[in-house]
Amino acid sequence: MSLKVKLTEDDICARIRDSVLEQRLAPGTKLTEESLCDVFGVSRNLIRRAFLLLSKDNIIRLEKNKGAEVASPTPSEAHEIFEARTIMENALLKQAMERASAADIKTLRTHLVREQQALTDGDASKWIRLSGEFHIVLGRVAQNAPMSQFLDLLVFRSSLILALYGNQAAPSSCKGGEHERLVDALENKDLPTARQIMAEHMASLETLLTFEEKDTGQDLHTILGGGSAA
Amino acid sequence: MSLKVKLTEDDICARIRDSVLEQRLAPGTKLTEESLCDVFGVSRNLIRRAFLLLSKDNIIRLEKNKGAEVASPTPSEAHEIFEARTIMENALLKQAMERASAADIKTLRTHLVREQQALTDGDASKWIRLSGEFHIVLGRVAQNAPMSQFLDLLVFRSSLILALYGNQAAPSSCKGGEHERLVDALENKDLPTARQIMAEHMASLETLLTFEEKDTGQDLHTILGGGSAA
DNA sequence: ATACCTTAAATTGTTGACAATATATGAATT
DNA sequence: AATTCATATATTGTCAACAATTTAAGGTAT
Repeated sequence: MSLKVKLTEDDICARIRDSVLEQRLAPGTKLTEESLCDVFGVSRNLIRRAFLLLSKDNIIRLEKNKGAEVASPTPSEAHEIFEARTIMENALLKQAMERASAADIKTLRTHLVREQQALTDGDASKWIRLSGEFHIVLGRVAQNAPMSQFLDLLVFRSSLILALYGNQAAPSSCKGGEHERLVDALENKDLPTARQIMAEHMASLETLLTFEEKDTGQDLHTILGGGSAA
Repeated sequence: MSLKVKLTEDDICARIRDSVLEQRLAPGTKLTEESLCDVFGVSRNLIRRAFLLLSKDNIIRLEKNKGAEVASPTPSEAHEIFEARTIMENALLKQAMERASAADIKTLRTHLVREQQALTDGDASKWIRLSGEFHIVLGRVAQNAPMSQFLDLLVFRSSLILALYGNQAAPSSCKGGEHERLVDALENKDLPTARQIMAEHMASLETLLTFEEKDTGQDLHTILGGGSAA
């Protein structure tokens, strides 16, 4: 398997973003061009272009002549991101409620099942990713591409924040079926309740931050390799 | 004058964005790499990187093997952008009101003066640019970088929409001192009034759209040259 | 004149070599 | 041992040539 499809900048960005979302790529990790060329089997040119795109989204930090590293949002940035996210999630929630079709609800329910499955399977990183993706999927329901894409960005950056400052207890915040109750409220067109749940959800996330750094050191192959190649 | 400063991707992006904001670069304009190399005196490499960044913001459209052209938002995209902008402007307005310092108000007042000056000078493109920049400056007051940067994007894309679908009457919409009344309301911490003005402002912008295309054809040197080089 | 095919030109995509900068290594000195 | 300096290595930045693709041009047949 693993046809020789030519990867694009966006493919590479997506892979790196996914690793961030799964919290397998820790903030601060140095990303050298050559190592990523090796991982993805592409030329430096492509990697450099992917870096440019990722740095624009503040997912990595590029410094001239110094190279790239996974971004480490400061506490101040973290605050801004959560503030923005709270506002965007609320705005999108309203639109989503007005526009959600039966198919949308079904998509969300399916996602919930996958989340639950990952949880019972004990697949931590998969659950973390699905947990973030839930908000991305929910955002799509609002049918406003600029806004939902902006939310995507905030969700990715939130993973970095959680990775940096989140307690071990953090995962439990979403476990309480908040996503499920959110979909219920959406289906019932109960905006006040939905807002309430979302507000608690966001607040609980932010209060879990401790703002003490921690670091890890891992191999890029195992972190990023996830796709088709062995 | 005109030291041989080395331009970066961001410099080039900024120049192109400014031309878009001034509506001197019309939607649909083909941008060949070589012509821009000529205009900015840089290598293709840099231009290609700048294109990548601009395409990510939907300011230009990149098609594989076909090159770049200034984006032409569809009516549907236009609607989404104005919807997003209305939401963002409102959200940022609230934050701005909570956080505006005396210095912020002064900055805004100074901007208003410059707008008025451009108007009396009959400098149309300058006024158009300042008119858009007002919203960018206002966004900054809210002190949330992700959100204000997102608003910037929407303002740039709005210029493209106005250039594509706006009537000649469009400029008159902002002339009625709406920006000034907005700053007044901001200073008085009168959120309802501010919201009201902003809502009218946004609505008037959108209703001016006719959704019939029009095009122009100009020389890239005169459009983009504006900076230090002759 | 229009449509169609073939060939030439222009434009974009990709690669590899080289230059510039930063980081690491190690010896000499205090 | 710690510091400083010089050297060597590694990493990033830049450029120019080449390949691939698209667009334009020219000619032929209908």
